[in-house]
Amino acid sequence: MPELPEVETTKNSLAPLIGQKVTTVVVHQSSLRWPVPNDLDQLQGQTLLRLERRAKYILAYFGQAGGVEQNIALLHLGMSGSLTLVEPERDLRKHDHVLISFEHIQLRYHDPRRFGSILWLNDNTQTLLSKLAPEPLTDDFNTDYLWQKIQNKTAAIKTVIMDNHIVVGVGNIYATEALFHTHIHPLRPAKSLTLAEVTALTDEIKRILAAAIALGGSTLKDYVNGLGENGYFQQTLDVYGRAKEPCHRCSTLIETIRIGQRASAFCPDCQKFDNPI
DNA sequence: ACACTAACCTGCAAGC
DNA sequence: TGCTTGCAGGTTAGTG
Repeated sequence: MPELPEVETTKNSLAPLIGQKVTTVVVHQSSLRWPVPNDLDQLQGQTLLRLERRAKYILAYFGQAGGVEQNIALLHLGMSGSLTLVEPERDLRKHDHVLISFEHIQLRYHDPRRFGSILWLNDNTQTLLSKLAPEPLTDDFNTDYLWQKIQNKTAAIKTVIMDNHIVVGVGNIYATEALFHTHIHPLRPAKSLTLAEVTALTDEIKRILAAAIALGGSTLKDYVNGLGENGYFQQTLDVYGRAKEPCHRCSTLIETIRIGQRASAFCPDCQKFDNPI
């Protein structure tokens, strides 16, 4: 599912909705990761004022045009979710769970696995945001910060950079790729990294996320942006999804192990555990 | 505080 | 051809 670049791309593609008024809200399936609020139809008559992204959440601010914000919707795409803009007459697909109609276009939340969520941002849900670590593309995420954070961590570095309490937005694809590009074995205890490696890894996480955003994210299976378009970054992936294929750098066959229930591809030659470069 | 697991759910591909 | 198994862009809650 979407990692930070895909969520950012989705958010950006929904910009045409800003300034438009909601006409109707229809919920076909309210059983997502958490129940969809039964008063989501409060949005009817409200205007979408602005969109933001925090980690993998999209925040949609609604209210009266030119007036005060009334409701903030917190959207998460989980593993298989997507948000698309379609003509209201378009045939429904299976798993089109929530339809938010605007005057000339409809926003559809589609999510086969239903790991995503639609919530109001309120006192009950704000802890989902308040617990989040810094954004990787801001200066708050830097070498000194990551160095401090990992000093007592024996867990695998891959697990650590995917931990929302350390840094947000880095999922399985980009964690896997960033470790390959920095020659770091994914199972290395986080605290075993040198300062030089932490510097390289911090820089690489920023570089790869920015590069993926520039290409509209990665479409592996069903990810599309709000306009139904694919991303292209998957064409540049070096190790993710390439088990048993030759390493692009040294031709050694890529291996896959499981770390924290997630497949972790790496090159056993470029990413040595015992003799880090 | 940290490390690790199970769980949420559907679809698809591989293996028998 | 079918049935079973395992795996998939995430995250939280619960265990020790």
